[in-house]
Amino acid sequence: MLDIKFIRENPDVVKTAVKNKNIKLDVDLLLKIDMELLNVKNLIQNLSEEKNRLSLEIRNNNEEAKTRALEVKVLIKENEEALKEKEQEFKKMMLLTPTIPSEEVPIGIDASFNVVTKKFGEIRKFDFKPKSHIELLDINDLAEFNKITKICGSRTLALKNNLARLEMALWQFTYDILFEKGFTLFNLPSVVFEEALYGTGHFPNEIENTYALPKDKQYLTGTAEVVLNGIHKDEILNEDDLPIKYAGFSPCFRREAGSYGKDIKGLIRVHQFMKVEQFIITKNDLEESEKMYQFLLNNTEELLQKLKIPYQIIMCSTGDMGVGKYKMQDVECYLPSENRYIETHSCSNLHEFQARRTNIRYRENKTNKVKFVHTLNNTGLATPRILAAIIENYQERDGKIKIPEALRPYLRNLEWL
RNA sequence: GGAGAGGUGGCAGAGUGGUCGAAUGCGGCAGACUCGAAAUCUGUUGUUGGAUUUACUUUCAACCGAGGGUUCGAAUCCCUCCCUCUCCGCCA
Repeated sequence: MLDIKFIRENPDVVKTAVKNKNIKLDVDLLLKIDMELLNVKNLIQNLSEEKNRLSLEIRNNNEEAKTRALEVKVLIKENEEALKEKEQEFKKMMLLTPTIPSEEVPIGIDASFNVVTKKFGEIRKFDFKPKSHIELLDINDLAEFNKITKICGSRTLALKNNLARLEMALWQFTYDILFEKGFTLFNLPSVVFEEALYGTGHFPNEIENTYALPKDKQYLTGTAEVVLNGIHKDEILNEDDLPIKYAGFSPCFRREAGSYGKDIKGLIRVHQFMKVEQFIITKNDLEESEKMYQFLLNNTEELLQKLKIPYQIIMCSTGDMGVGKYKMQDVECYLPSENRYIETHSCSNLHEFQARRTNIRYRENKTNKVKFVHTLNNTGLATPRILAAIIENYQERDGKIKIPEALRPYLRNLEWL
């Protein structure tokens, strides 16, 4: 969501962003409605002024004023009805207004325009044909698929035995690192009101991908970002308290609508998973928020480097990065069995987008003015997806799986899964 | 699930139909005193939108959980929803 004033003054910039991000939004129509809205608002304000004046006179038993007041009342009501209609239309369109992407972002309508910006870690040369993580899970009795699917539906699974322990170890490992980096840790709920999802920008676009609890008018979140972003809703923060660094651990739910046939088996794409999300609230300052962005990205790299998993970083193109994003980079881990990289992390700077929707502001010390904060987020770690990369990269010829050294302290120095 | 109480400015807390955007206290900010600090004293202290202006300058409107209603006029009365608290019941 953008500032309407910015849209009025820079319609062409907005139109370009709309086009590059492949968004269905008629900017000219939005501006037309904006004008109409202003007119109605002015009219109502004038009537309200009159109403207030008349009320004072009525206290002095002015009968004429009372007659006029009744007329004004009707006029206000009529105009308010017109206002409400236009406002709804306006809000709907405003929710679709995109953040203007950074100049670093490649322009293109889909993922095919993404660019690899970094590769790290040596890809292991196997002297045997690496097995898929699905095979390895089976050999080592580390997961249950079919029996669980019968009970819970497609794209569900259970981690078993030492893999279940490894998952827990990963959480400890991730939390330790983020805590040392100054993050406030939250173990969070995943049930929210729709308001929170509009706040992050997941709604309206992601409604189809979100589990609903209609009886309670609530939804299951697909990321802890939703709750973390909502924590400071409607607040005016002190500049001195920024940046705020939150790490949230929560179950995540995604319907994966429209992804039929994609990564059906295994640990890659499931309906319910666990994730630690990094979330930062910072000043409305390009330099500062870029600094925080690099911080978030570095944290992820550090984690993966400690786990010794080869990865690459992708700069997402305009069409692949979502309405609200200024800049987004995915971190992808190497999967030996398929000789490809799979997305395990996604780092985003949303500028004011979420702050506007959620009304999170701060008072700037220098000017004493109230400004919208910038919000940023990046995956800390998500399972089971990352487990696929760990298992495959750490496999041996006989199908045994080594445990990354960084995790062993959390597993009583266990060496093999 | 049943019964009751309540949601007001950064916080605490008054206000139950008419200059109430809201008393008071705390906190914050500025100043005085001080070598400096504390204490004390003085002043100041919400957001959003419109118009106006050299200037947050002046002015108007809106906002007291959210949305509706009654009234010339609502923080105050009525309805719905959300949230919080207390007691009872149930329960991981």
